[in-house]
Amino acid sequence: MPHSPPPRVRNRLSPDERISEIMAITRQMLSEKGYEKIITSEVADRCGISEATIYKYFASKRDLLVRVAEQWFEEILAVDDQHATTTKGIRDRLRRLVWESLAVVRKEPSLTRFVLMELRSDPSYRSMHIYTLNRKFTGKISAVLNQAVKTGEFRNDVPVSLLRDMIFGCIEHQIWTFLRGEGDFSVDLAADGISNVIYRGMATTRPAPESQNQVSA
Amino acid sequence: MPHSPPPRVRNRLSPDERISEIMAITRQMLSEKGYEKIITSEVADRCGISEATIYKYFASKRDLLVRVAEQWFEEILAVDDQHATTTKGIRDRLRRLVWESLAVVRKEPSLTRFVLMELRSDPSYRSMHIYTLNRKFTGKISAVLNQAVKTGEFRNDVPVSLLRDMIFGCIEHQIWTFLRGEGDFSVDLAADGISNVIYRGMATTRPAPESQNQVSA
Amino acid sequence: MPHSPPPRVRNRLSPDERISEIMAITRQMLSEKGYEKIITSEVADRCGISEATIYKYFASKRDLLVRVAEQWFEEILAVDDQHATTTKGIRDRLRRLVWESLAVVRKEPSLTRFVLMELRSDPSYRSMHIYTLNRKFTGKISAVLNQAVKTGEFRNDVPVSLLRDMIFGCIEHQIWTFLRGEGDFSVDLAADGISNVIYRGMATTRPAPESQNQVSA
Amino acid sequence: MPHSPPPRVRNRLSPDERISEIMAITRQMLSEKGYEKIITSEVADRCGISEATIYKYFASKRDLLVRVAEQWFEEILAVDDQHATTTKGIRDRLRRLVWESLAVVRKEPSLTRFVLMELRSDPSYRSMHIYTLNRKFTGKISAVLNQAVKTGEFRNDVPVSLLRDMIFGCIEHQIWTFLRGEGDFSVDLAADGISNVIYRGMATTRPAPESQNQVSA
DNA sequence: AATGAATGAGGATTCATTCAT
DNA sequence: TATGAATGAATCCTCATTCAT
Repeated sequence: MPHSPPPRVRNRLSPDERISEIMAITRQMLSEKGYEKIITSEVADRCGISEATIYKYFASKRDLLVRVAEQWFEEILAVDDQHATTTKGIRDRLRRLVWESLAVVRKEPSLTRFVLMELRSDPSYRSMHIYTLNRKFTGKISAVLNQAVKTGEFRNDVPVSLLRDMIFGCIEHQIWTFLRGEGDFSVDLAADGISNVIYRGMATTRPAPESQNQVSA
Repeated sequence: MPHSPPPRVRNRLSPDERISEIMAITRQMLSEKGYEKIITSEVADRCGISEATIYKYFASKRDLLVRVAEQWFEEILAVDDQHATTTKGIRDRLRRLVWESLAVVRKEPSLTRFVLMELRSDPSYRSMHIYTLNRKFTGKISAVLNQAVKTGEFRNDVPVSLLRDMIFGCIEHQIWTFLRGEGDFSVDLAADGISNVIYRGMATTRPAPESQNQVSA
Repeated sequence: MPHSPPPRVRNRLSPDERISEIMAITRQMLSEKGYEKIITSEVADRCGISEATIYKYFASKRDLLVRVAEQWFEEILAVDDQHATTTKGIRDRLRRLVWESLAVVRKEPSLTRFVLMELRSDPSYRSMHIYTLNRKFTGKISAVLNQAVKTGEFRNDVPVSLLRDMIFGCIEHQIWTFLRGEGDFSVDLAADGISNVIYRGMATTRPAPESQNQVSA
Repeated sequence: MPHSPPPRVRNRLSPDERISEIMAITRQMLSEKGYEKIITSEVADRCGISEATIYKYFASKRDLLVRVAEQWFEEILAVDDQHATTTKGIRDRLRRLVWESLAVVRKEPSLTRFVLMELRSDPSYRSMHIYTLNRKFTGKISAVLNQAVKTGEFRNDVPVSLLRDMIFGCIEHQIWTFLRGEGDFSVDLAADGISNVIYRGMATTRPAPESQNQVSA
């Protein structure tokens, strides 16, 4: 509707640069709203390009979103692998993984949403690349939990899938409460709380008294 | 040539019946898709009426959805109150409440979604009737948890809000996994698992060995 | 949308009473808004009857409006005729007619509008009963003006149709300004002003100094 | 079977041209019907474009109409200003202004209607650009009349607002009569008639006998 | 490589009108 | 006689997508 659109700048990027830019903007917008509320014209506007250019590089809006999600997951996994082997002990590894999940999901809650709600219900989801990526991501937590059960450090009276859902479900709820502006939340405190409850609730032996990770009052 | 439109039988119902029918259909559709994906013309089609009829009884699509959500909450609370006083002991009350939440949310997961995601972000949410209903619902769990902390039966090193999110977040995740057809889930097992983990993870004293509520293997 | 419509009262009127009531309500609504903004359901509501009943007595919304307009004109003419012969002298008769037009149009400005804007542009307008009525109404002013010209009391350098439009156009403008709440207006003052300007502007001889009908300052 | 839709020629125009075209068509339609009767789809059809294209350039139907009205007023004022200073004397300036109003309003009577009836009743009217434009327009006549009263050339026994309404009301009536095809009208004759009646009806001194501006018989 | 104009296919909402009871 | 339920036909507006340049 504006009479004179702002003059185009930064024209003529290489395809790779252009694709990166579009995905970056889209990712940011996904942090702000859900899939349905993302509008291609706004993506184009924010990139300073025309809508048509988006369709030069992406087959559809959905395709764009899927690729954004994949990229995101790949980043997560990359970061995650750096610390994978440095942390020892079930409890610490649990806390570390929860912490990382919280941190990463906090940065991109709508992306989580998109993957969890939109993509997973897609009939062809299981054959999508992102399916593998997502399994890898949540699989890490499951792996730790499974190992704990196998070594006897955890009881076996609660399914691992339930524990995993307590963790990720809690993370999401925290995120959304936070997003609605109904109070801040600390990644540290939440990671401590979740891992403590899970660990203490599942451990077979009394752990040594914990000195750190206490809520002050 | 398009098939001649299905001969609409002038289907006269009393307002109450019609309203009930519309709400029932909408409720069912809400189980299948989110708010954005619900289309008034489809609601009308499924009811075998015209769109205009919907607007005879509901001011807007949003109004319809809100009323569906309210009705749902009222049902929950009604059921819930029946057992409110019969159960004693923190652990049992926790399990009972989790069980009821699971049962009820399982029946209408998208409704939960709608309330949690769409309505809660509405600026006027806090002045809506459903706000009160929702608080009453989640408040029950919070009340039990708070009491446990106050009496010293629970530690105080984890915020109650985090515990509540673990419970409801887990419930939601279970639901969605179930909805996507990735496996059934037992309300009983999940209720046991959640309440056990929370209770054991938070209890200050070692409870007596529990004989019931075990997962066999 | 109301769940329980206010219980119907005053049922079972005779056709004539019912028709009168519907027309009265419609007339009142025409005073408030224009033709397009009149909604049959609101007419029915205000009458405390159902929309269907309206269609028992009137073929269409337009038919209803036309009959309201006719009724209105007939009333005007009836009142008007009472004074027709009692007033003597061009100037006084002019003032009297302008005064009456103002008074009557002020009471029903939207009706004027409806007749002037909606009906007159109807292709079949000239064959409608209201056409005759309307001509009779405006014709009175024209008659006085024509007579004044014929007797030489008025110049003949300005078409009577123009004078008539100055009068009725002014009346309408006054009405609308008033309706928009941009200030009250006095039927007396306006009638004096209009008739004075017209008379003085058209009279061939200097009239005797006027003692009455002066604006104080 | 319905005729296959006219093969829409992909008709590319520059934004300015397209906007001009849409406004021109709309303006013409406004000459034929009122605001309520203007239908976006018809505007689109007449332009040979789709409705969506209209909304590319105008935020809403109302926005379109307002901009048409503004454009129109600006044209009026531009023309008007050319002669503003050249004419001397109350009587001649009055005639000139009335003449211009007639000429301009005659070209776009429905636009006048739209501004007078629709926009003026808008709560935010006073803050709209067109409000200023409109005031400028009608203000010119008021200014001349006020000055005449102040200098004593006019009596002060009739409110200027009433005179202004006689002028504009008469203009509108003439226009509408003309539009309804009930006879042509001459801008010259009408301007002479109106200004003569007003002037002679209000002047304090007998003006010198006028030789020009007479209706021949 | 990039785009700007243009659009098809809906989507929510409104309202005069009908008809079985 | 009266009506309550129901609706068809618009009406404004939105947005992902296309294609000639």
